[in-house]
Amino acid sequence: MNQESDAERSSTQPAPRGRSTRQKRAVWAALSALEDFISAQDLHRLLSERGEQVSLATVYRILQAHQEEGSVDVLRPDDGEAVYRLCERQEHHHHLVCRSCGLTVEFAAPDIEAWAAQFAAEHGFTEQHHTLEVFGLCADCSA
Amino acid sequence: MNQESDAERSSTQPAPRGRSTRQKRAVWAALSALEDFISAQDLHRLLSERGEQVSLATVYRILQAHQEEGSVDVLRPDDGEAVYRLCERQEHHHHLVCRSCGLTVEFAAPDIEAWAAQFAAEHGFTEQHHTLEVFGLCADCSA
DNA sequence: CTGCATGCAAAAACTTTGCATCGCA
DNA sequence: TGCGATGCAAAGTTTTTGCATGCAG
Repeated sequence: MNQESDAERSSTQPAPRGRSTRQKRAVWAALSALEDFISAQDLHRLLSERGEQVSLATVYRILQAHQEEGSVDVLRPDDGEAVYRLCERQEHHHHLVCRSCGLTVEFAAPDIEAWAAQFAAEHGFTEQHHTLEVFGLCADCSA
Repeated sequence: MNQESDAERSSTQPAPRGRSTRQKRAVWAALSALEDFISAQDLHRLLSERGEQVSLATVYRILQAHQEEGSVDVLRPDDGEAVYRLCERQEHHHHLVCRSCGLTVEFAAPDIEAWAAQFAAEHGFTEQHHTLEVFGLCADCSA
């Protein structure tokens, strides 16, 4: 799967405005247990298999709320399904993903962050953000 | 720093596979005349207004074909509509996109290319490729 | 002629929304 | 108890697909 699951995420408050409900806790718990991105549909499926009853509409509503408050990142792959991932903080990090087995390495790239910020600024852009994902075949799958 | 279009792309054939049809030529011509990204829906609307009769399904089919052969870039903004644009360079390149007005700056980032390749290699990954898109508000939209 | 490409419309896939009900606070 | 949260299903969007017909080669 992956290499470094960390603890201490449960300490982070979901910080959602509004009430604490079973559904919100279930979604948050599921996201916390995941290292990688997951689509709303898959998350709903995962919860169902686990016995957590949360309607698909609610999964969307909760994810949308998190997105608006910035506690999750949203990525839109080319296949049409938006995927969500817990945003541990404002730090930015990226992924190196094996497109065969899914092995994922998370990494930070300060140089690139800085470069992107400067490049955007040079062109008069503000409120810059960016996405960087690296794909390939991992050592095992390359063999 | 660079975003200029280079020559040497006229050699690329619009639609290598399949027959040359009025619809394919119309789509290709429309794309060629555009500087920025356009969605399939908007492209269809544009063609219709111009009097070019091309069904929406066919626009999708043609764009999909171009996408597969790499002659157009596809971007998926967060609002759910995929946007397409002629790929000016077959080389790897990225985009700086204004998320308000859509102004796009195409750029190459050799340093990042090299960094990504090396990073992937260090982790045993092969056949590396990556995506990097920078978003923000352009000077005009920032005002 | 032959068969790929197109048009049309229905279907699919994903996400949002209206409304009645439920359950935190 | 009150009002936000949820469930359900229907609506909305964007994109794909089945099938008969049309046109390029």
